Parts: sequence; C-alpha cells; structure tokens
Amino acid sequence: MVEPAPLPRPAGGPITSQLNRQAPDYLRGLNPEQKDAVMTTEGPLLVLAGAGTGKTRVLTTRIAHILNQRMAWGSQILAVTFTNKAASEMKKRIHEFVPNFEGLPWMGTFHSVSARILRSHAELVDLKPQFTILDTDDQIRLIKQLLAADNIDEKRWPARQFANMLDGWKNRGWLPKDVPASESGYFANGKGGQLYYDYQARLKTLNATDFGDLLLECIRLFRENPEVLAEYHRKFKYMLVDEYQDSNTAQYLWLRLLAQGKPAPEANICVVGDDDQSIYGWRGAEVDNILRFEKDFPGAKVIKLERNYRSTANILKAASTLIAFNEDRLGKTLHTDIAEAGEPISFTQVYDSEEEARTVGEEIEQYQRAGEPLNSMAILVRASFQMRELEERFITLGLNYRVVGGPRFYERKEIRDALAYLRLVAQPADDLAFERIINVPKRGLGDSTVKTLLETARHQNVPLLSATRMLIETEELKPKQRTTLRGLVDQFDNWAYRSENLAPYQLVEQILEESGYMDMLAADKSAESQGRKENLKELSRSMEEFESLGGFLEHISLVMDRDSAEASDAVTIMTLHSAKGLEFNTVFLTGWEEGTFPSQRSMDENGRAGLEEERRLAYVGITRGRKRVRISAAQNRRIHGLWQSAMPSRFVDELPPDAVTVTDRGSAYGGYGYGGGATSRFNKADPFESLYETPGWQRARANQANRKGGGPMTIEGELVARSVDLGGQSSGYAVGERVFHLKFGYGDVKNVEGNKLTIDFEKAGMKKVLESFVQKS
DNA sequence: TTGTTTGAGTTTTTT
DNA sequence: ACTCAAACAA
Repeated sequence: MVEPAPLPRPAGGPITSQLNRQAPDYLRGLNPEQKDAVMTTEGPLLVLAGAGTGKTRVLTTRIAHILNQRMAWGSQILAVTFTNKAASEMKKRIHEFVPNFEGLPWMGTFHSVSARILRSHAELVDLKPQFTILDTDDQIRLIKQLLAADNIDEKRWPARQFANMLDGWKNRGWLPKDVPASESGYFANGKGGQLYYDYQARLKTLNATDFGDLLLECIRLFRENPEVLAEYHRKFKYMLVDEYQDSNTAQYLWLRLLAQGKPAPEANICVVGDDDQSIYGWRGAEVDNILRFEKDFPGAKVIKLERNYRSTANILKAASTLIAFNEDRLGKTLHTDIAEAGEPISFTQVYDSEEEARTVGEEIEQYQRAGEPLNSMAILVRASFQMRELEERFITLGLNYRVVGGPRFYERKEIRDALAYLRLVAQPADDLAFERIINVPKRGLGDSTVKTLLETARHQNVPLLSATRMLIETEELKPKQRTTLRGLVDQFDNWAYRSENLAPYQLVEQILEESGYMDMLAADKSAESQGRKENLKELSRSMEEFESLGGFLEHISLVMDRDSAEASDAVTIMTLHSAKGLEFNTVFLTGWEEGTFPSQRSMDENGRAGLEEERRLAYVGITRGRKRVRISAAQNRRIHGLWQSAMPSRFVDELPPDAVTVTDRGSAYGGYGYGGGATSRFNKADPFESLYETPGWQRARANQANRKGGGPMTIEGELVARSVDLGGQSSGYAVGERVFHLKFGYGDVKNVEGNKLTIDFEKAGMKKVLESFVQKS
C-alpha cells in the first residue's frame, strides 16, 4: 500500500499558478464561516453546524479543495459517515465537483472502511479474508444456540436482550476481558461474561464478524500491530467525519487511533456535527465525543455555522426557543437572512388519531390543489406504530404516499433465504446460512435431522456442510433424509462450481429455480407470494452490476438498503429519526402528546437526559421544514389496542407564542364527556397566561442569557418572552385537596406543579392531569 | 415432520 | 390489536 507523494507545488507550475490567481469556482457562494471551514485544512478542526447551515456542502467542498490544490491524492483522504446514504450522497457530490482526480478518496461508513481494512489484514485477527458479516438476525440465532448449549432458559433470558447488551458492550469498545463484572453478571445469573467469550469463539469458527466486531477487531488490529497502524498513518493525510455527535465510544477509539499518527496540533482531522441533533444516545452515541473534541486535540480550531438557509424566521424561532430548554448543549443560535417571517407554526388539537389522519390528509390535498408537489411534503412521527392510521387514511383518499424505513429490502424473508443460499455457496463454513435453508423449501428435513447434523459437526469440529458430507456416507440417518441430503450437497457442489464462471445474477436465478424455491412460491396462494417473487426478481436485477459473488455479498452485508429510484410524486411518511438530514417545504408533526412524544419510555428509562434527547428530536423535526410546520395532537389514541387519552406534549408549551397559531378543529372540543378539549393552555381565554412561570421557561431564559452574555435571546434580536410574573403558584389547588375528574373520578391532590396536578385517584390510581381537567369536590 | 394453537412482547435505527 | 415465534397435537 505505497502511496505516491502528492504533486509538488512549484511556484510557477502550470496548474497551481492558474489555481492561485483567483478563488476557485467552488468557493463562490460560501459564507465566510463556511469558507473558513473549507480552507482550514491543516490541524484539528471542529465544525459545529446547526440544522440547515450547509454542513454537507462544507464537507464536500473541503474535499474538493484538498484535491484541487493538490494537497493530497484522493486515496490519501478518509471521509467517514454513519450511514450509507450519507456516504453515497457525499460520493455523488464529490464527483460533481471533481470529475477527474487521481485515486478515489476512501469514503464510507465506519463499518465499511473497517471491513475494507480488516479484509486486507484478516489473518492478524484470526479471520480469513472472505469472512462473513452477520446481521442482527444471524446474531440472535447464534446466541440462541449458545443459550441452549448452556442450558439457559431462553424465556427468562431472551437472546434479544443479550444481543442488545452485547451491542452496548461493543459500542463501548469492550472486548470480553474488558466487561466489568457488574455489567456481565447481570445476565443469566452471572453467565453474561462467559457468554461473550463463547460468542466470540463461535464467530471465529464461523469465520464471521458481527457489526460491532468490524470496529472492535479493527481497533485490536491497530493496537496489537503498530506497524499496520503506522501504515495507515502514513496513508491518510486528511480525515473528515460527518455527524460526529452520533459517534459511539468504539468509533471514537477507532478514530483516535487513526488520527493520532501525528501530534495533535498537526493531525488533519475535521469533524462536523451538531450537539442539538444528537438523537442516538439510546444506541450508544456519546455526545461527549463532540463536547470534548478540543481536549482530545489541543489547539483545535472551532468554527460555528449558524446561518440557516433553509427555514423561515418563524420556524427558526420556534426551533431555537424549544431547544433552549435543554441544559446540556454547547449553545448555538440559528440566524436567517430570509426577510419574511413566513407562516406561523400551526398547532391543532383533534379528538383522536383517526381525526388527526383525516385532517392531515385534507390539508395535504389542499396544498396539492394549490400547486405544491407531494414530494415537498412529509409527515414525521415519533414511532412507527403511528404510521398505520395515516397510511390507511391515505389509501382511502387515494393519496400517493411513501413510507421511509419499515422492513428493509434485504431483511425480507425471501431475500434472506436467497442470500443464505448464496452465502453458503461462497463460504461453506457459514452454518447459520445452512440452518436457514436446509428445510426451505420443505424437504422433509426437520428438527431431528438438523440435530443429528449439529451433533456430528460439533463432535468432528467441522462446519455443518462438511458434517453432512460425512453423514451421508453412513447409516446414521434414515434412507429418505440421506437421499435428500445427498441431493442437496450435490447441488451445492454444482452451484459452487458454476459460481466461478457465472454472473452472480444468473447464479441466483438458477439456484432459486433448482432448489425448488420458486415452485414453493408458486404453490403458495397467499397474497404475499406474488410480491415475494417480484422481490426476488429485483434482487437478481440488483446483482447485475456485480461481477463476483463475494463482491455482492460484501455490498449487501454492509448496505442493508437498496437505492430505490422513487420517481413518482408522493408524500413521505417517516419517523423523526430517519428524517434527520432531510428537508421539506411542508412538514406535519403528528402525535405531539405527552407519553407519545416525549416518549414515556425515554423519560422513564433515562430521566432528564431522555427528555432532552426527545426535545432534540422535536428540534430536528421542526427544522426539517422550509416554509411550513404543522403540529398536531390527538386527545385520544389507541396504543396496544387500548384507547388512552393524553394531554398535548409539553413541547407545545415550549414554543414561542408569537410564532404559533392555534387552529381550533371544532369537533375536538366538547360533547365527549371527558377530555373536553381543555387539555392545554391553548384552550384558555389567554392561552399564555402563567406560562412563563414554569421552571422550564425560567431555565430556558437563564440558559440563553448566560450564553449570550445577558444579551437578548435569539433570532432577530427579539426577546421572546412576554411579561413575566415570577411570583407564586398559579394553581388554585393545594396538596391534599379532594377533586373530581370526569374520566378518573374522585381523588386527592398529591402534588402541584404550576397548572399540573398529580392526583391519587380512587379508581384510576396516580395520574398527572392539568388543573383545568378537574373540579373541586 | 408438519400444521395449529397459544403466548409474549410491542420506540426510535445503523451497520 | 396484532404480530411473530415457540410449544403441542395430528
């Protein structure tokens, strides 16, 4: 891996002189901070980029700049992202900037870059170069086997739970020996730690890694083989990291190993992120990584991008005001140069989730009639269960929609089956693949046969496929199974032989046909079978561009999604999480109810930190909108089949009143016996009465004031808060008082918090309600 | 070995 | 309410 040195830059060289004469094209249109972030190529750099401030543009321009100025070859640049989507977007844009340059930069996810490195040094971490990358499904099946072998009751100690713990450990960069007893002892009465060892041993036997291992083994490789690490230190002259706030500890360690080839002040590492958009804490992301960047890389330069080019002033004001309620932040405020305030944010409370879906549908059609393309609108929900009602409504309306997320292409059953066949052809030691397809389609090879195979494999210490070869030469199995297995083994030998010369897409078609899989689908009369056939055709089509089976398998194990070219005009429905990084003219934010959003579980499990992450999610949601943000809350929603009533999200109360209008949907109020619509301040004569007395608002103001040296808060220099009365309680209720609630009945007031009361109801138990819900009894 | 019933879990998601 | 996977009967 010898890299050519970058071209020298002689004073009068033909290329450089031309470049130096005037600022290159690609710098035009950048604001001063962006330009600074692009041009500061030497030394560590932290770019704090608020929503919509042109973060991706800075990253890509920076790469273009490095290439254009001949500071490094393409292959000496490493750019890591978290998702394949972000990586491919970056690749695309780099190609637009610099169509012809020497060597392609290493652009990819942490995992794909790690895999690439591991494959060239596999033997140093006890793997063979063609190792398999297991996904979550395989992982769980493997764990189940380990649990069974250890006589651990899977009921009591679910494999999924262990998989999650394992993931957490690996995210923290812990090898089996690093897991503290307090953590490992938690699972299966102290067997957790040993299970981790067994699991890793099993992975090596299967010649496989899981996602976490890609990073961990890479870290181990670097630590145990300084000469290998040094090689990459020499190689990568410039490193860039996107969405740094999402990095976990393992990724952080990985990065630090690679970046610290030179002493900190000279490490050319640029990380870009936004602490206010950190929404993946629950899966191990450490916001701390971004907060302590300056400590890790002393002398790091920090550039803040605060100029927003996306949203109207009202939207920005709403987002800034809301996020100011968080305590843990570095503190940025978004500005806009867009003169007009734009439409206010709208808040609508409706009776139930069905009406919410109906309302959203109507409004979408209205905008559509006014000439807005459906592509420019999106509905963002907190959790995917909220999607179904929207979908149902849109189907009856005949409204074109598209759901982002959901079951992904390569996770579909039929695709995974097909892939299992291919994996087994490529890697005969892939026992998990073998088990998956041995009886799919049904061949009369059931549990007992598999058990015999497993025992033999274990005894002989060979993969299942080899064990099968041995067994069919014996009388161990019944003749029927023996014949079937012999046929299957022959087929695999045949496919393996053909795979050497046949294009992968042809191979998969032949396998599906010859294995009887297509016949099985043809015989299946259920509604899904047609779709499954089409998916398999799509799989074959997507394989056309791959020359080798190995190349294709590497691709799909890392890129679990297929780029779907959705050309048609459709409204997008997705979760807030998957909306990060996207933007739409009109954004509908539904389900803003306490318990749903912020999610009760988040708050229960992670307390204040959980609530703050939910708030960041709200911030992400609002900042997706360019022109229009429409928020709604339902008084009643069915959760797990039970109707539950809820009050509007506290986030609604944290929006700046003068950037919000409240739409009254007549039907939401009155006449239903309970709830009555009086669930929020927005239903009172003066909806904002006593609002600014709540601790949250006081804190938000204090945070904002401290940060800006006491200056006025936020966008366009206007202080958002109105008259403030910091004295006393607003509640007319006192602790101990007996009250009556239309829905919950009689109860005693246990706690008073502004206009929220905690009441111990005789029938319904402890509930938090708004005071306007109850009356003195 | 296969089809049927019962039962548990049910946020967010990438790789 | 609904799904999906494990236990059980045919």
